[in-house]
Amino acid sequence: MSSELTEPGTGPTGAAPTLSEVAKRAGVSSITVSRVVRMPDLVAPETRARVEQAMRDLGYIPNLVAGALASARTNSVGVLVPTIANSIFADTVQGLSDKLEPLGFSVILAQSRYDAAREDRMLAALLSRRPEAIIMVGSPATEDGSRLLRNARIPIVETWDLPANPIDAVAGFDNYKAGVAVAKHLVAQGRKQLAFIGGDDPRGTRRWFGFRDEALASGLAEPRRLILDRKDSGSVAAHARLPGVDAVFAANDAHAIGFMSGLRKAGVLRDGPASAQPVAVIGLGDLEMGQLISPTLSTISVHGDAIGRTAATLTLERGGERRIDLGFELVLRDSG
Amino acid sequence: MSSELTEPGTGPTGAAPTLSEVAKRAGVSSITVSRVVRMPDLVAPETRARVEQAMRDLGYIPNLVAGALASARTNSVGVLVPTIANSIFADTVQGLSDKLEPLGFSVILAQSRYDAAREDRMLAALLSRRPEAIIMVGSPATEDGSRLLRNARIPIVETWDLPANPIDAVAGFDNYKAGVAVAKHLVAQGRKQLAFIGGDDPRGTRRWFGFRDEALASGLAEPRRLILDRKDSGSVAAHARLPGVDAVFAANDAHAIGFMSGLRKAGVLRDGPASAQPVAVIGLGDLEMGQLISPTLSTISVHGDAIGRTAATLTLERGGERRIDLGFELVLRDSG
DNA sequence: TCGTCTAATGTTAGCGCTAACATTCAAGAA
DNA sequence: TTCTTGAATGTTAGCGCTAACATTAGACGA
Repeated sequence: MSSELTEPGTGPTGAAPTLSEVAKRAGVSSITVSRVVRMPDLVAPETRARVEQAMRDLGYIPNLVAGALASARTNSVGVLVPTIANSIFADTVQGLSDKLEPLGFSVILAQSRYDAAREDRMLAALLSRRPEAIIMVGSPATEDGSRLLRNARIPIVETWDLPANPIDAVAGFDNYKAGVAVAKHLVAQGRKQLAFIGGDDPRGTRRWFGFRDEALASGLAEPRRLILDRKDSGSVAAHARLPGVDAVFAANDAHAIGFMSGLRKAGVLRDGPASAQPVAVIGLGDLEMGQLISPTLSTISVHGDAIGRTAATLTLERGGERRIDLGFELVLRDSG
Repeated sequence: MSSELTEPGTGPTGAAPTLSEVAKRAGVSSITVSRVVRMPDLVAPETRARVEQAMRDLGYIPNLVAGALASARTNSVGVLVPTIANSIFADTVQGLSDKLEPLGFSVILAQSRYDAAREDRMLAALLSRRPEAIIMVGSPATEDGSRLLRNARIPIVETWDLPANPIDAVAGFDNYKAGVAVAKHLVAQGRKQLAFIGGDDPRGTRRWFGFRDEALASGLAEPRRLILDRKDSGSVAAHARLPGVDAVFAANDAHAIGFMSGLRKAGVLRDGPASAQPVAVIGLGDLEMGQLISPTLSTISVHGDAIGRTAATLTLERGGERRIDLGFELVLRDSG
């Protein structure tokens, strides 16, 4: 405190102070300062106090870049998502980051924007920062991407799905079964004309297959499939393109809510329970919003944050089960 | 390709290959390999081809940790948000990351969870990775945090607000004026009993002040203020706690929609236009969802992704205007 | 008394890369 | 012919830190 007032170095005086400047000021060797930062128990209390004072005086902030190079540990994890502006993946990022940040790990975030080439570039960019693990939504879209990860020799966690041949670890759920569950439910409800709306990304497609297969197995006609652009809230207009349909599975809640909005405009939305709905709608994701609208949205609930937390755990523990099925839950409300 | 088959090193053969291993294989010095990676134009085409082949053979991935230490450039930006599982900030992160990733910058993401102590810890953690700039939502909550950033001698961008004494650059809008605009509109609509629901974070509070001051200046009684827990969709129940209120400004769209859901349950929500609503509701954020529900949500529209893009630009260009007001827009729909 | 042990601190070398400064050589200028 | 120039490549030193291995001194038992 006193020396803070008498000494330069507190304010913005040129370059950031280094370990050895702190060491000089405290009258110790740099390794001792390093120990104060990383293993304070190994340093005698008086020495430690002197070093800590010097660090405060100089406003020392350890340089983890140098530390990482020297120790071959970056304390960082690379995270690759299709997009972060999608609450469904944002929950996962929040979950894993809540788990990793207290442990001193930083999250390096990258977005593929559902673009295979960009995904490969981002994977390479992430790897060049030498993260200690990579967590990604889905699986690499290309063989190149796969090879990159396989050769990286660090824990890799694929999420939001249960790939047949995972690179390493998996935290997700069975998208095919989710589609099956929805179709089963709609069939049991007596629906006859099913349709699926959503993107054609790998996970959405897997949901579609499950949905279609189950519908066919139940003796229904093959459901219609409407591929919507992402960000396309054109799901509002989807109803017009699905004449005669009496049940819709939307690959995510946003599409489901948009579709319901279209139904409302068309006057085919009731305030009553599912049985009263001319067109049943089931979403996926269980956005909070789904409970707030009317009729409340039936949906496949998936715990995005649990996926994130589980993925984080899988990066930390190398032993044990590497394939965690977090499951899903069909939450029935009023929309279908 | 051919040598890929004949040589070890392609597969997971021990440690990651280094520059000098590539150099040895290509028969050049390591600096030449480094040049092939960073300034290929300086290298003769034949040499370059040889080096590129060697890199491919070995599966070389540059080590940016070492590169950063040597060059004092990390090509990374630290990003601090209260939470990422909130579409409003997720848009901003997406915007800035879309701008930065193509330029070779990585985003290091940290969450403060609206906790001042955690914010300070995360700021220190970010700075220890020596990012070339920091972008944060809001301003540091503590003097310590401020000092940390001020001493870092890198571009700092505060967003989502227009602080009076910014550390460096700013990309945001005037939260106070947003509150004023909403109050003005409600007053013009003839509303008498105003209320504000939302969190008590700095930006929410600024909105509240603008809202209150304008209401008072218009001769109305002081509006009620209901402070809601974040994640609290208890906004559903808020109506019961606001007897007699005929207009509500919700600090964000999620709260607004939750509140409207409560109104619906209470039977005080009409399908008609704003003038028909017993209780007007105005949100903030302009979530896509707001247009999909019924009645459609009136809101203060803020371009979260533009804030992100602008913030990114401010980290890259050191000259020019450092205080960008992106403004907001009162979007009137049916809810108020 | 001597060796042995432990706690506290120090010395050395090097992580993988790049900045800054050589060096080499061929082509053109004077 | 000799000098100059520029394109291509190399050499050297060091970024800030930590792993691994000393070293020192005091405590303690035999």
